[in-house]
Amino acid sequence: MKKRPSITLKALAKELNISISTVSRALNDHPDISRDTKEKVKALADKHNYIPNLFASGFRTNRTHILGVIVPNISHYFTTTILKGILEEGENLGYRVIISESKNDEKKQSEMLRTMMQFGVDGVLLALSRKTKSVDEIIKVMNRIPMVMFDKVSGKIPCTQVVINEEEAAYHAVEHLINTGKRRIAIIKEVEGSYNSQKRYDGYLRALHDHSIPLDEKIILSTEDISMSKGRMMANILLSLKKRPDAIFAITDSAAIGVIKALNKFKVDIPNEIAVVGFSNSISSTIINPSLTTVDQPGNKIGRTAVKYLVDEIENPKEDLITKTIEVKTNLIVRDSSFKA
Amino acid sequence: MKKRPSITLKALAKELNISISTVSRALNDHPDISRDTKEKVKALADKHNYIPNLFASGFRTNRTHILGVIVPNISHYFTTTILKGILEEGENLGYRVIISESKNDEKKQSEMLRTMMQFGVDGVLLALSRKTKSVDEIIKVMNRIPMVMFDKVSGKIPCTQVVINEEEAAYHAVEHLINTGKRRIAIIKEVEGSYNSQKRYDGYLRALHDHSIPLDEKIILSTEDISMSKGRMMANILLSLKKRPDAIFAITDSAAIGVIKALNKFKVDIPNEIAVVGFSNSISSTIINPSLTTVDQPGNKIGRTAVKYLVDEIENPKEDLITKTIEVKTNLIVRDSSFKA
DNA sequence: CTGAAAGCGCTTACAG
DNA sequence: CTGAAAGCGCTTACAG
Repeated sequence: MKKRPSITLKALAKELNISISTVSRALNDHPDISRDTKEKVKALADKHNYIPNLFASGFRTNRTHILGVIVPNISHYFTTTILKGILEEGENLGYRVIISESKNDEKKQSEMLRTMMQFGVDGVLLALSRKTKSVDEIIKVMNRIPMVMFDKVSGKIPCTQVVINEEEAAYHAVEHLINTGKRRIAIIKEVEGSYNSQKRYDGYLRALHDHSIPLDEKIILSTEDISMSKGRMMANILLSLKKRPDAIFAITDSAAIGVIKALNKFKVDIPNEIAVVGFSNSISSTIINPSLTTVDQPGNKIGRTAVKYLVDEIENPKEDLITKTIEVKTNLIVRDSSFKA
Repeated sequence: MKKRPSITLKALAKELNISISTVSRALNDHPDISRDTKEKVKALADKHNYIPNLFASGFRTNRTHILGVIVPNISHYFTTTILKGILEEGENLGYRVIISESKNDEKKQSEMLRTMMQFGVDGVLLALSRKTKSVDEIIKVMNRIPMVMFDKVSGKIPCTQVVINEEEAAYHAVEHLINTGKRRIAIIKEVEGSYNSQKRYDGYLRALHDHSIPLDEKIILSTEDISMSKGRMMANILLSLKKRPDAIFAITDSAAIGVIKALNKFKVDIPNEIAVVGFSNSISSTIINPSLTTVDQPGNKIGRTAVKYLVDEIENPKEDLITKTIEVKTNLIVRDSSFKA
């Protein structure tokens, strides 16, 4: 089917024998226009199913009412909950959303940023691709257009950033293990300190320190591209130690699930011999047996918050850069992998 | 940060002391322009980091190079794989993608369709919301703009539809159970025949028929809003029968996982006593124990295919409606829930 | 309360 | 090979 042009202001004006200006004002409820005219115009617009061409008006006013979102991977459940929040709040505030996937590819990310600008988005929401080395390109974009970062952020970029309280969340998770009597708590983290991994590790360190538990490098494991299979591998390493840990904190659910699978295979009693805690509250955390204790991240709220700040910057522009970090609270969900009633 | 206007053709033209027309043509590699001029223009454009305003050109040419996508729920893993395919192929063909969620709400779906038109998308990709009663609104949109449906489709809408071979996939799944010696095969389906549920049920019926297995209404269960907890409930019903089934085919993975959880609870031997087969190859199907035999749906391919057909309709418009159904092949993934080596 | 006119940034038929 | 001009559909300062 061919694209058919919608009816225009001009056509409406002609049919009513009034000017285009008046029609435009009537539809926008301009106070100058008489009630009578407004009613007539609106009735006709309805009759013809008039749909304003937002690009014509956006083009005129330099506003498209489109927000651009770039995320590393659209398939991660946590990401989809953020996207839901973004879509909802965007809709509330009258914005549409263009979504792109950077696939953790820095070059792609830059290209997308560029294309977003081409499409004249009014603002950009960005979750950084893994291993983003250079933030120059991003800062260039930011100098032209409002931007808010979320989840995967970087201290090197001066803009509003919406994150969860990573460090505190990890702290609570580890403290929970300590409270159930665990003392030899292993951690599985990412080798190259991404913002998230680093913060969670910080929380781990602080929790141990506050409870006077000595560090043991042997049970601090790092891996690249943390995943279920890596979790499995790490668990095997931990099981082969002379002094096994009595708990394992994996900084992602997928790694934690790999750990549980490995422990199940070797018939390790979870949580009595070894407890397991993950991070994300992914769907799988309720599917695995035993169910996984994990940190619930309120993705929806993160998305909504990010949109609110972005739209505020769009609609109330300041000359200065705003550097502000908003921390959204998480919640530890205790399940069978760490505590059995 | 304020939105800053990009440099325009006019500015480039002024700096080079040539006309806007020439600059435009040079950048678009128009054959009329001399190599010399082209080089000069492009160099300057690069230097100023010129980004064409796609809305100005799109507005001019009545093309925005934006595709609109509407899906019931962005969080379903299968949906995200389709979206990935859509984003990838869209990008390949030079289109951006606006995504909306209908949340299975028919009214919302109509609104979104309208807003998409307002934003001047060049075409729409639609997965129907559950229980869409009236297709009038959709057909209205379709008369103005190219549209392709995918996954959740309806025979009542005359447009290109990209689906999986639902009926055949279900047929193979059930046949697999028969081949492993099962004879009393239960099915858990949706009560109100959505397109997908109906087709899968048809496959089930045909497989039983082809292998001369009599139908038994007692083990044909229907439920509304099929889900994990519904799967559990249905399994409990099946377990309470005097003549238990020896296999259960659930038309979604989530229901199948509910079934496995229920069977595990009652220590039923899977697959020897009762085998289980699902549909979707969701991530959870490898997390659950025993791992779930299921139908892999190539979401990426569905997404790419839908985009290809849509863009073809956009770029080579026909006056007539095209009604064509493309069936993408699925693949049965045999795991421990139906067959142990 | 209403209208005529300029202009947003681009493309393109027409003219030379 | 290049330019002047019209026009895409809308908004809005200006004039009345």
